[in-house]
Amino acid sequence: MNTNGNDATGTIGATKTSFGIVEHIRDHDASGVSEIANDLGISKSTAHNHLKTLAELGYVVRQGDEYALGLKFLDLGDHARTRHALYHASIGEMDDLVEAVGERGQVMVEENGRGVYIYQVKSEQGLQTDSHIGTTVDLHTTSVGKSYLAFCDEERRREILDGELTRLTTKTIDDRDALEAELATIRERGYAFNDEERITGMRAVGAPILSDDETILGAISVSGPTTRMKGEWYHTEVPEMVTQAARVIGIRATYS
Amino acid sequence: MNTNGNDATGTIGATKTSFGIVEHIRDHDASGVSEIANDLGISKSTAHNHLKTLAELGYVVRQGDEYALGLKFLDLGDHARTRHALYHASIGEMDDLVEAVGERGQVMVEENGRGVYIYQVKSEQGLQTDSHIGTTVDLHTTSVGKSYLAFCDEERRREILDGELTRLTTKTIDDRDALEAELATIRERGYAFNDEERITGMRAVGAPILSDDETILGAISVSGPTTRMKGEWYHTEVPEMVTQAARVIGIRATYS
DNA sequence: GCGTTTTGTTCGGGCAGGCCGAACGAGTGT
DNA sequence: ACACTCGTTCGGCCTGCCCGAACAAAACGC
Repeated sequence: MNTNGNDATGTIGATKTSFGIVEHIRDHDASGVSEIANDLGISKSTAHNHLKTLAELGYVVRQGDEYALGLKFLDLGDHARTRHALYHASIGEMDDLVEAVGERGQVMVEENGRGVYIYQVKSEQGLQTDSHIGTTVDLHTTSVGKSYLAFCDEERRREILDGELTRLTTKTIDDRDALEAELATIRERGYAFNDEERITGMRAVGAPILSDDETILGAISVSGPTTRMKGEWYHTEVPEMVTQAARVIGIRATYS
Repeated sequence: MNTNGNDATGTIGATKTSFGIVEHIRDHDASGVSEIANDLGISKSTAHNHLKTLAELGYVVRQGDEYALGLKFLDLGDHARTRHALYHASIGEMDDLVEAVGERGQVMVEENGRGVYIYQVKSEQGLQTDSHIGTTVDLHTTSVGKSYLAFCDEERRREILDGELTRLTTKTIDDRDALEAELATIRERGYAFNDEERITGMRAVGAPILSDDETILGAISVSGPTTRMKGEWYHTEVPEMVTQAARVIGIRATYS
């Protein structure tokens, strides 16, 4: 009766429920035993045992009658992104870029067919964040993602894009052929625009990060509201700054 | 039938090994199946099943014949620290403090009796060394930790300090009474020094972050080499800047 | 080139241990 | 004081975790 998710053979059910609990806590900031048991469809005692184990390991912490995520995940997350050469290479350069442009900047890598932001620099005009560090996005809906798709292996691109292209706004490119055409122009000129394709009212300029003219490491972008991202500045000056920064970061990433 | 004397009853073994594997990968940057099985004392097939599960969940990623940490941990880690009001409150203010002082700054909270850095600002003189985000330290060996101990509940302090005081350098305060005396002076003047008590050649100035004169949220500090951290500037000017910043952060943390 | 020794992977069987349901105890609110 | 819900504990069934052995395949040594 209890088919724990997929019937993938040779897979550990207890681990799945443990991480299910962790994700439940993440999505609710803090959760209690009964709430978790109800939402995940497990018994209270099972939820209790998992939480006890996770607390003992230090991955969740009790506060009163609720459990919250422990900071051991912060350590794991830091190691996960430290692994990417792109992270170290982009730190200083991105700050300079954001200061020059005056809009928010972010660094993305691909994982499991989705884009993940591993670094973000907020600009002076403190627009509140909808995309934190670690957020995953559909590649075809962002300037970083399109930059990545335009410059990665053809077979890899096919793997990623074989599913449906989800549509987030009226301007999202959800047609496969139109996307390929867009990627071709991006590949030609070396950078990508995003004109309200993910969030209405937001534009962005992105560029890929290439290590030694072959392998792609990720992509960077700067993004801001349409009220400020416009005109000649948006169409030529910003792309110039972004591609220049991307070049520098690519060089720094190769030698380290 | 539980003749096992440990109070580890009602605890999930599979979860423990899964996280053991994750931590092994963290400590080795990337690991293979056999290596993990050997080091953790489990069979190859078990390690394989755990890795398969973790990969399916997206918490580890394959690269060739090895596994590395997935960026889903980055998301979890970000949520773990976003939970702390101190994180948001200190972001802008710490950058200003670091720029004014010219040395590296960090923000710490306590978890499970140890200090965890949740934010860090590097200074212009850039050598980044040993303490990343998420690093845990012994409270009695740092200026942030001593600031925390000086201003937290007495019973909490007793819980934390009941064990041995590990000695990291020749100047580490490893005597309980001496530490209590030090904490008293810190409590009186409102800030703490660290004179090579954790790392030889490094000094620091720390101050607690109090929300509404009662509860302590954590602590902040600036740290640098003894060659630069010295004289009247180190003993009076820096503490003034640090405590001032701590006050501002404490106020910002209460109203948010 | 052929052994040899790795690697990762798959396959059954056995028994520990994860999961559940029910009962307990501690709060909280009415 | 009652009723409700919380977290926790306790037995027991039986699943599914763990292991060891066997298999595929790539990386050595000579």
